Amino acid sequence: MIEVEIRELLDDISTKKRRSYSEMLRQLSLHTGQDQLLCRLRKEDGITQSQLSERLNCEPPTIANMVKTLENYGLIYRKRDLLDARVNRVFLTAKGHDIIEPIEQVWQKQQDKLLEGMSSEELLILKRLLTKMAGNIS
Amino acid sequence: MIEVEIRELLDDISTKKRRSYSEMLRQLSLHTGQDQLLCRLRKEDGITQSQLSERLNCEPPTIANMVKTLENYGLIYRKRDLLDARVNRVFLTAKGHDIIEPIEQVWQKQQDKLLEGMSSEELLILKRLLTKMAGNIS
DNA sequence: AATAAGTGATTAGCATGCTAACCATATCGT
DNA sequence: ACGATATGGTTAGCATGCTAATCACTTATT
Repeated sequence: MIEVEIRELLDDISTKKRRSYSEMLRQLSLHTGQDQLLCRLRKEDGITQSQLSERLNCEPPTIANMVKTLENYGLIYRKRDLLDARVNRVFLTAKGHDIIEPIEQVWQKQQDKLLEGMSSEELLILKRLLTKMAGNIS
Repeated sequence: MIEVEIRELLDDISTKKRRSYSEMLRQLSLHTGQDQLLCRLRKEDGITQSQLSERLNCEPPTIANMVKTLENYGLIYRKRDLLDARVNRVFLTAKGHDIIEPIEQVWQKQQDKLLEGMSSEELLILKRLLTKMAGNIS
């Protein structure tokens, strides 16, 4: 069954991608997932934790833990919102800003490797099919 | 850049797939990854831990922990190899066998959802492109 | 035969990621 | 104005998954 093969391929790609990412990120002293949070912050600095939770597709406690860890690393800092004392707003530190570019290089390297040898036509088809899958699973 | 979009789509699919799996597996009182180990065991009962580590693409300590947990759940058991007293051979218990089918139903459901609305031609192309990617990343 | 090198598995420690339960603050309804 | 409800975060506890260091047993080497 071709469907089974596709599922297995996707599983395979997911795990290999994760392993490969984590190996590269380790050289930046980061764990997988932290890169996503940091780069999201570069786009939306000062975002709240619950917004981060939506953006990164993970639960509030996960964000709370990650944010605490990254704060200890000195890559981000938190500030209580002035209007609503419940919310934490999260910001990149200077050190946090400095690590964004290396992260994006990792992403670039990864995606170059992954898509090596694909024609622009194949890329278009791939994008269309992946978009469909992403929509199906939502 | 289309390459960036494809990488983002893949990330998106990976996380959503993982979340969706874990939700379904929770109803079987399993965590993600455990399903892979159990079904691998159904195919190769009595396999060693280091072999499991290769098959599942994860490190020996990870397997050691998973195996310990699943043994506590009563789904698998270990037996020391007679010829080589270092190796553990891992087997499914009756309870372990019983959970295979529900797991495979979860996989089936997931893959049906993921590939919904795709023509057999699209499936063929998708398989080809994913195979290429899987090869690239290895 | 005794020691060195190699291999299978484990332990400790860290981080993501989850659920369930909880705390703190805001807002709504009466 | 006050009690109920909703919302943003946190804590505790579990599991996967990793590395580094270690233990246990085998196999080579001398």
